Amino acid sequence: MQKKITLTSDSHRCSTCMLNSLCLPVGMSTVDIARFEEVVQERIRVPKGDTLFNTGDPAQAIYGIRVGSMKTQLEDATGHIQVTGFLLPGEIVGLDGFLEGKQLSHAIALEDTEVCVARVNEIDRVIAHVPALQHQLRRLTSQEIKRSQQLVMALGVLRSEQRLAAFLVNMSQRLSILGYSSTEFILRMSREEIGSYLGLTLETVSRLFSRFAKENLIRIHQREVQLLDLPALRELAGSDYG
Amino acid sequence: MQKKITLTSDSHRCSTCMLNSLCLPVGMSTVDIARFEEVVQERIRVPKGDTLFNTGDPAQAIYGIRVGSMKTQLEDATGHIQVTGFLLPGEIVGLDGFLEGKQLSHAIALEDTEVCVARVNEIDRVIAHVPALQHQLRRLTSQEIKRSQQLVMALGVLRSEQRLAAFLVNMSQRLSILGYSSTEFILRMSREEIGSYLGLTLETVSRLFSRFAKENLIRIHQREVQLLDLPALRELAGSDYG
DNA sequence: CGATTGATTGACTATGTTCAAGTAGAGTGG
DNA sequence: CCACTCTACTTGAACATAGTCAATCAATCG
Repeated sequence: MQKKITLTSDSHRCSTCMLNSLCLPVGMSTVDIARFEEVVQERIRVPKGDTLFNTGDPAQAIYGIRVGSMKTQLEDATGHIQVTGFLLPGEIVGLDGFLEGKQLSHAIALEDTEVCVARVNEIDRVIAHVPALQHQLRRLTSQEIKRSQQLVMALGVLRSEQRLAAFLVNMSQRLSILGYSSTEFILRMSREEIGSYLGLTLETVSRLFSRFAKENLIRIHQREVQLLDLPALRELAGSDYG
Repeated sequence: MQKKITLTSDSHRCSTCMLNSLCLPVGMSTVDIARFEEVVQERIRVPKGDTLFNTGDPAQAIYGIRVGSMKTQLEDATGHIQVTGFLLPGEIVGLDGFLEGKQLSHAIALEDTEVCVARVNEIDRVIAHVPALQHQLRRLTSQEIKRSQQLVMALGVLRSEQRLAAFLVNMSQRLSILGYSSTEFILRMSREEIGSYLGLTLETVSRLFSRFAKENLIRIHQREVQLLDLPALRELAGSDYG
């Protein structure tokens, strides 16, 4: 589960990456991106099911997902697992540990995944010359806090059906930003993982999917979802959370 | 609810404050504290029930609680409220908004409270000269993320009794750091606020308190609590979360 | 001292969990 | 290519937990 394949070939650069308008370089000038590129000197392939890092690992880098998807999760003393997020291409993993140098969560690949590595000491080296990077890191960290707070809100005040609707709406929105369909996509995570994320059992998730389907809100077959009534789902979720 | 009384008298300084070993200056040298003191040029009195700031307010400062206590809460579009934390003297409010300049949550005084104001632009001015401050802010922000993740964990995987036990153990631990009794204290928040924090109704909180009392884990009368069996409470909470 | 707010307790209900059985797909080896 | 296996998912029935509604009580504040 620790198998990571490091690719030091730097044939791919941020400046030519399709995701550069979504990933860490978002909003940076061409010059800044060129400077930032020096920071990203390697990529790592993480096969499906493998961990990129575990809680307590020294946080030497933050990772931008290039292809694939990951989950982050917490584990308590009694072994209970709480999934805290699902990460898509262009999104950054490892931000929660970055500030103090120790990873707070586990990061595990949901499918064969490739991440770009931005080492902390490299970041520190160029950050003085690239103010946009400083700004970017602040923004992303803030977003990370916001994301966590939204999850607290969902777990604290929403009923199960609302949580699942919020989850679907959120996935839809993020996938559409990536250029994928906002109404038809494949879930890369299991019912159990969705349940863990939403504080529900896998059975409840499964039942809710079936019920949504019966109510013509969605069509679902295994991990293929089709959102038939996005407005209704939004309404259910409470219009935030998405 | 917006009444804030600003005290510009600087008769009280961090260097002579009893909380300086717990508050923002924690771990700073005498010299650094002296430099940092310049940042804190005012204090604000927030009467019980008043807000220090609301979601969306420009985050011009972070606030260290001098006396009293506060709660932070989120509110969604439908008016649902989720309490995200209870803050005690020496703890910092406003960190979640600090990174992006907009407050993410509301901060409301649970009792008559006084906070020290560290303005963001003042912080930016001295931060280059006080490396310990930079480090401190990172540490505190990281702690804020950790706190939020712990709440997610509690809401996601713990049963109601475990959540309440975790809450009591956590309060106990933080109060003992402040030099108060770890086994006898007064809750500054209502049953409803505890419920909102833990994702429960006020009735459930009340019933659980009664049950804990019947099981001789605690003694409780209104807001006065006495923890009779801290180890058992820890055990219930699952030994983390405290 | 009455009024108001906060807390407790009870009865009933709903929501989601648990346990269990069964099904469908994906991958594997003969 | 087909049977076999494993895993993920679905569905049902019984149960438990926590929520809702309502009445009562206690404490605090004008």
